[in-house]
Amino acid sequence: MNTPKRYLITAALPYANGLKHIGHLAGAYLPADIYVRYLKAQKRDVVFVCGSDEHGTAIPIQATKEGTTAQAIIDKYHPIIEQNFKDLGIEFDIYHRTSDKLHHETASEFFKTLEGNGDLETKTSLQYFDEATNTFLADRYIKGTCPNCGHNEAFGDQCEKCGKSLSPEELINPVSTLSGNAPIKKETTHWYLPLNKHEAFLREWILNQHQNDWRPAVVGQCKSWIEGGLQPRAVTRDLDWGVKVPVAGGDGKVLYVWFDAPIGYISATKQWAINNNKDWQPYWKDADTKLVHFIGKDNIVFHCIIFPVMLKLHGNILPESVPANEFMNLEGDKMSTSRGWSIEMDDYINQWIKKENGGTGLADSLRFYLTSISPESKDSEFTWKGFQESVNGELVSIFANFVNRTWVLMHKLCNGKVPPIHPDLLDDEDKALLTTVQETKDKVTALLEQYKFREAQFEVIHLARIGNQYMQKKEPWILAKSLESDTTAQAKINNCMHGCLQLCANLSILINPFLPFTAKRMCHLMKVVDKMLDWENAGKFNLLKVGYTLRAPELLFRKIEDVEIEAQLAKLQSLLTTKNSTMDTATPQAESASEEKALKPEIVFDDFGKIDLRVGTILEAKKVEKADKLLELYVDLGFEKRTILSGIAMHFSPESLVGKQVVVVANLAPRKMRGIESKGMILLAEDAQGKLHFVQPQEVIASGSSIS
RNA sequence: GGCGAGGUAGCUCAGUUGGUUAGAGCACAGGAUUCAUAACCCUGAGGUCACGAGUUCAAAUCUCGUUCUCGCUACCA
Repeated sequence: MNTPKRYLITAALPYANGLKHIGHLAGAYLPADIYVRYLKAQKRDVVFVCGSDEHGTAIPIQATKEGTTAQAIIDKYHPIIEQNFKDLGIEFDIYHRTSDKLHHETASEFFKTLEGNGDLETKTSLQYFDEATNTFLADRYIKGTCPNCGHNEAFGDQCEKCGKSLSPEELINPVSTLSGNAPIKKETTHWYLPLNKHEAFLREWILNQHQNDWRPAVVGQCKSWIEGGLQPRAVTRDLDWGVKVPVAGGDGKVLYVWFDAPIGYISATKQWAINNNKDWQPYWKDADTKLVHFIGKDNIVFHCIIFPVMLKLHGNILPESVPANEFMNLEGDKMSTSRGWSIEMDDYINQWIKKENGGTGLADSLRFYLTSISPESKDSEFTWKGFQESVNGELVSIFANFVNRTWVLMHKLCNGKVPPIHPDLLDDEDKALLTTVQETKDKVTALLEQYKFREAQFEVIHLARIGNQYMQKKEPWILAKSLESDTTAQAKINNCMHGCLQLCANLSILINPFLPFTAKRMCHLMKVVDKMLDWENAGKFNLLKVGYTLRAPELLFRKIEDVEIEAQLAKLQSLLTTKNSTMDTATPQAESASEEKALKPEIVFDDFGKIDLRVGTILEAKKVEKADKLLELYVDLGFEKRTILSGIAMHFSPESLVGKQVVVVANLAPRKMRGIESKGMILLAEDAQGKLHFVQPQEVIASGSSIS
């Protein structure tokens, strides 16, 4: 394989509206960091960029809610997230931010270039507009009832409760969050990126050129988009938080956050170049640069479809690979910040690394476990028990124990110095050790080049296991008992310990990308400079000079105690049991949920009088074909029988509904769904668990009875 | 419903273009050992490769169907 001249590695920009959890860490930042550390050990020319994504509508909304400003929010989270990464050994060359002036200039230039080349289209459409505040309403500024789960505080782009992506038009009873009024529709003009014009390019580039070297899930996801028919995507919004649209007609508009965020990789590179007196341009323009995006699977479409189209139009290079990870679950359930079901990096740092018995070893312990369960090919699951077993059973017992027993024996049997080799007494096992190290190096190298970090780390641990086996066979502690009777005993001990020590030196090099703090501590034990960690040194057995005095043994890691694991589990458990009472106040999003329960605007009696509510009896019920959520009900209203569709198939089986009495909005305008006309609507109440209950009379009464 | 990714030992996962007896780690059982953080080392037990057909001399691997999980998408008055 040709070695690229330089590398540009990106990790998804974290959204600066809150803390990030270990799922994010395992998904993008940790693998990226491992890859970069490996490349740097190979002395490759590499820049690792990341930064805060600080635009989008969620941030100003959150600001309004918390009674502060958008600027204050990003200024709060940007440094915390940056520090969290540092504490976990994620070492970016630059951690930039999209609110920076340099980014605004870069994104503006990018947009202007595309616009100037005629690569963007404009389209005028009707959008929600708040007359009271005289502003167009971005998705996040509109709330209403979620059509999916019935949650009545869903946003225009997404329902926080069920996680469903929405468009504002889908919301039931939309309300402006600025004024509380119902918005009107008004014409506005926006710029669009016509993805449909680039289908041939995408098809060729992804489905032909990369169908084998990209992960199946990534290619599959792209294929799904391409086959599904690409649509033009709006790249601007009516909002005043973000990068201003820099062309005529752009007043009051900003670049849509997904358009401006990936450009953040470019502006971050520029800032890095300024800081280091380098030229940024080759990194984004020269064909001999290898660009790699590390992301989670939720970001595939942006990094494989949209951003590449933007890059191509703008004359930049395309990513060589996008090794997207799947998701990491936690103790049997999806991680979710809003539900509190997650382990935030900040929490882990405070509860483990920064405790008295903590330290950077625990940063590496987390890195180790997360890599060992890295969701590279399918969703994986973080469990505290697994964390404990993995750390205690492999990291401590195999790896650290080998280093420790080597050090202890070396001090006991070799005066704390690197012993000399006695070539005449070297046997096959001694020689095989060197070969094994070289083979392991080759394996690890190949695996890292293929982004198979889980397996690569396993190989390094396996090498330590081989060290244990080697020592067990040689039994230097037994030889030590026969020093007087066997004149070759000391020489044999020396050979064994020399091999073990050189193996430790090799282990420190190979483990360095994964566990950088540990590698540094091993250098300290060996009294060597960090330069020894250069990848080219792996496979050599002369890294520690004969006669060199090494430091006294120190434990690299501590074990994870049962009580600590129980405490963490108890914390999650308490979340489960108190969820219903605390959920509404646990997080800012949830706070908005309680707010959402606020009453709708007052109506007069006449408004109510327009609604004709009737008691109905369900005569038949069946699933609507080709729809997951729809049930087709045949309801007796006394004066007539009619078909009503209801999106409750996930909650009730059709058989269980026959004979049930329900309350029907009888004079609702008919609506066609899935080809079937629905005449009315059935009322349901939702409890705190999200379970649906029919509203019905206490006793069975005549169908058609009116309700008032 | 459409599309995508998965289903291999109790658990976490490998299995490249179809080729002896389907592998590894953890956990479990037995043994050995004491230099080491009750760590290490050896041995063992364990799987109808989701299910059913088909192609083939030969299928975990290719084809078709069924089923379950996850994601995207449609459906939600």
